[in-house]
Amino acid sequence: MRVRFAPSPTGYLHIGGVRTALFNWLFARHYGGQFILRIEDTDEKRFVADATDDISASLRWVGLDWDEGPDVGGPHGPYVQSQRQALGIYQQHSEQLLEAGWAYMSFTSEEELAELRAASEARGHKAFRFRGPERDWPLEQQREVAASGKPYTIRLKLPLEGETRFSDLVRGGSEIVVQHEQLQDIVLIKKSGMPVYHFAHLVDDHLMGVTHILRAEEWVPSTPYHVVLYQAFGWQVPVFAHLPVILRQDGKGKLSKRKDDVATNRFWERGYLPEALFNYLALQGWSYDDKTEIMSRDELVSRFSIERVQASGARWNPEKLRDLNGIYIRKLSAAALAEQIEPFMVQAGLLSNPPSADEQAYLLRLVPLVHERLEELSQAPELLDFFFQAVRPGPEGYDPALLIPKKLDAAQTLSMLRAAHGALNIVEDWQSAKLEAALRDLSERLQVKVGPLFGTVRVAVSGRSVAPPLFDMLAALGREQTLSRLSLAAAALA
RNA sequence: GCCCCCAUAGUCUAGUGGCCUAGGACGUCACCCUUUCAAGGUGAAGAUCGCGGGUUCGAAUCCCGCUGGGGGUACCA
Repeated sequence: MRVRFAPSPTGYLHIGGVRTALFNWLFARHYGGQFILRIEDTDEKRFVADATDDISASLRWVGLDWDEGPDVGGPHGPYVQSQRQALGIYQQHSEQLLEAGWAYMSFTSEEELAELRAASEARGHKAFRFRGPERDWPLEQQREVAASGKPYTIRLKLPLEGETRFSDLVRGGSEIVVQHEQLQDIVLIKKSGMPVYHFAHLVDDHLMGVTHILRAEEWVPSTPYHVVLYQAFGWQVPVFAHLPVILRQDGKGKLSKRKDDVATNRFWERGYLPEALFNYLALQGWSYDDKTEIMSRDELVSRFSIERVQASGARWNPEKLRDLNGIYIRKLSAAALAEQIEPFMVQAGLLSNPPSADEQAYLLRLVPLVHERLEELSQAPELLDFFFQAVRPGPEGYDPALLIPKKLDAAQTLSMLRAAHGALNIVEDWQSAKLEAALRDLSERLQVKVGPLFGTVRVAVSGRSVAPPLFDMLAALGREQTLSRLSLAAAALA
């Protein structure tokens, strides 16, 4: 079994493209087939030079590899269509169709076509199905006009009558039937000589021995053309499986580059783990059973089956992705998480670039404090910044009013802070359990509940009311910083 | 407009004629744990299985129609 992912380098790789690639990859790995990457750069107008690199890098980041492709080579290369075009592959095959009477040279220009289309619409016919007059000319006549220098395209000579049918693995094998009167003579070769998708992908799929075509649902309407073309060549029609589109969050249309944050290369900087994205994407349009959701790459490979792919579209659900990402973050070891977080800390200016060994050690020490509070790696700096920056009450810092617990006043808070300073100051062994004992003891002596006391200390030390567990925090912060921050807080209330 | 596809809670889904008083997850809410926030645990609300007809002893599951949603309609992919 051989499958492929064939993106066109018109920009960064869309997350929906990754899902398509992922299903192809899972299919190939599950059945022990080959997964091919092929670059379809036949659109000269939309070509983006570094898009191919982005596609490769994005796929690799998510954890996909390919058996044959532009950078790894293979027996059916080259794997870039512009290079195949230079070899004359498409020209040779279109010639074959021309000779066999399955295609013809069309001399109708784009301008004329636009006029015809407009006129058709003006007459109330919204469906414009073009069939060039040359479809009935002898091939020699077509060649003569072409020889005169008139630009032309090569179009499929679609049978006027009849219908074309094909089945789809995702849609339970029931046949999709399309009447030929609904179809038109599509362009196969542009006037530039470059093939169009419908032609190029098909020739390549055949030449590369692709057996199964897993692609997005938006290709269903053009599949009849492809089937006709396979028949015209006398080639075996591959098995089709059209994957459901990923819909926008509001359900209005498919994910779009313009309206949604779908650049694969941005998920890293947004704090997502590739394993989480991989797992999430596998669940967009596919499921294993009624319970299992968290699955490793290996588990996904062994469990994947095309029969369980959903036919209906799946909405993009960022909250679910976040949840999954949190689960995968919690699976990381402290050291691994520290390593993942480091770039974000550097980026935020909390660590030097590159970080010193001391900084790295300190970060590793802090990681357990935020480990299970992280849903995105990018949240780390905001959760940890006060360990690296001065914390003070006032205009440049936190609001001193935060220090005062409910039902208490400034004077009471002040004495609490002073007492806390005193109690902590005499702790000899600066570690979490000892610090906790000291403050619990203080709460009893002061006849103050633990909540307000700890809360005030938390604000004094972190500048916020929501923070990691207090005593681990104090222990990591150190005696000097803790005591000075308590003094600063007390001064603000004095 | 025309063609094609799809249709279970707000979302992702399980379910392929009786195990369904429709299961799981995200999200929401409550409680427990608890120094805050998380995590974890327990529980709740939330679906007349889009609607209407059939077929059948029996339908979320099969058939038809309708409605709704999505996709396509380029010398783009």
